[in-house]
Amino acid sequence: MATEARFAEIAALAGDPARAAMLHALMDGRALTATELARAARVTAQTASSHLARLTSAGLLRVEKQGRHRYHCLAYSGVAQMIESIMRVASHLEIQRPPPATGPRDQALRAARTCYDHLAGRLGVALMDALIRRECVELSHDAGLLTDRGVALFGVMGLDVASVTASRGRTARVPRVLLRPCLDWSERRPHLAGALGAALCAHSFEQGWIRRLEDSRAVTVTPAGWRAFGDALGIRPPA
Amino acid sequence: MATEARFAEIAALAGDPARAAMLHALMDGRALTATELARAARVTAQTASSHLARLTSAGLLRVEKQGRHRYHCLAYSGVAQMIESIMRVASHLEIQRPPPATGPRDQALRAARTCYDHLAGRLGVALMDALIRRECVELSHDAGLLTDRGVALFGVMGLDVASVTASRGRTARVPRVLLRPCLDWSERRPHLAGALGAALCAHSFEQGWIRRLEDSRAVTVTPAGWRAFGDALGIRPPA
DNA sequence: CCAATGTTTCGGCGCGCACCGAAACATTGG
DNA sequence: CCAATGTTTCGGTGCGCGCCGAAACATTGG
Repeated sequence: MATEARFAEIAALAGDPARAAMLHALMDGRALTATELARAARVTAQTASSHLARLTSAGLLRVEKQGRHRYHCLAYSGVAQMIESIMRVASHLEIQRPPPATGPRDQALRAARTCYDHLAGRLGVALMDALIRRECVELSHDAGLLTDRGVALFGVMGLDVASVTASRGRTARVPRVLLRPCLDWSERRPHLAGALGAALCAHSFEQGWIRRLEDSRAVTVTPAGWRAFGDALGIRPPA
Repeated sequence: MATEARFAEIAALAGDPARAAMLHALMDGRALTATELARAARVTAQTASSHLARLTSAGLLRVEKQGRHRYHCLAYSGVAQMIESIMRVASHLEIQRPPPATGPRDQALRAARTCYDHLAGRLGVALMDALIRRECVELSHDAGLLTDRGVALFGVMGLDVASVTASRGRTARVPRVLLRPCLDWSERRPHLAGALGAALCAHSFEQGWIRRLEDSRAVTVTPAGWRAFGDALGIRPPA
């Protein structure tokens, strides 16, 4: 059975510490250069190059050459979902509490970050909690739906759910299946993923509600962002 | 960051061909003995024992000793979902058509099989197709919901959706989020997974609609099964 | 055209581990 | 208690591959 061999090949690729660090670094959905990825994985450029070549030829990464740089990113969302699912198993029942909080960099990541194309960390979980409390979304263990109240609320926030739906060629009707829960590795609770999660994240960047920190998946919420999240969902900045 | 090391550890465990074969064999949700798994992985019992010890201590497998046998199974559904997601990447865009069809064993697997706790293969995909065509379920790329028509139809089939819901502590209200799509590796199209998928699979076994083949994840549909699937969903046996 | 920078190729070292044979250990049935 | 069967432990071999230094190749700016 050839699929089994391919399975082992893919998993083995993700199973090397250096490559795992690279994949992890690419989980924010951005494209990074070989040198940046080498630094993330703490290996030399040569070693990184070899790893990247293997990851690319296996179809896990996509590369775009631009001048003397080569930008690498995850080939498609399925790869990100695979990484998520492995991460979920990896962080399952680690008996460490409270999390060690290793420096300001890690603190920022735990507060708010991107997870491929959507928001995670305390911010992401808070958004999900607020959406559920207000009956805007309904959640099960591995799926979720958006209620008509949710459609209205996102409209107030300036996010047209119909346009998210439209790209998937469907007529407007509620409730809609546009989301899925994604277990947050730092909070151990679900945050908002799927088409709606991606749309909310993109919209938040566009509106200037959140901004990326340098060289990190971490994001900060701007004053305008706290206003928006506060008005719509009652989310306040931490004391 | 300790989670990254754990990530690599988990992925590396899945990345060995022998261990991958074992995990694959356990994807039908049953518990298998060390010897059976050794045979599935085509290694000696000693080698298998070592692999199983590592998989177990890493928390991927759970073992139950019963006499001189030791039954191994996936530790929890998260592991199965991880395996699924890797399999999905592994079988993504393989340019082989039509699939080689290596022997009757493989044929049976492609026709109908269990995928951890739900149904897959041509049967699984046909069920999903029929449910969508009859507007019993609504599907997006990574989530799905059950409509009120769906609740009624499952009722006709003798499956009380409320009881599936009840175990998750929710009041009856439709539509419900009880399902998720799971991309079938042999058909490359989604079949029914999630709580509802598991319930339908279990119900089908109980009613004698399907039966497991010896030593395989493959299942066959009984005459009573074809009647039930035909009456409720218009699914006919292949010519 | 040349120096600077980013990236890949080549060659060689060394560790880790998958594998098996042999033997010990565990459990059951007679 | 003994033989049969299932499983694990131990010891040793060999291959794969992750790693880096050095050098080649590619691209840009001056």
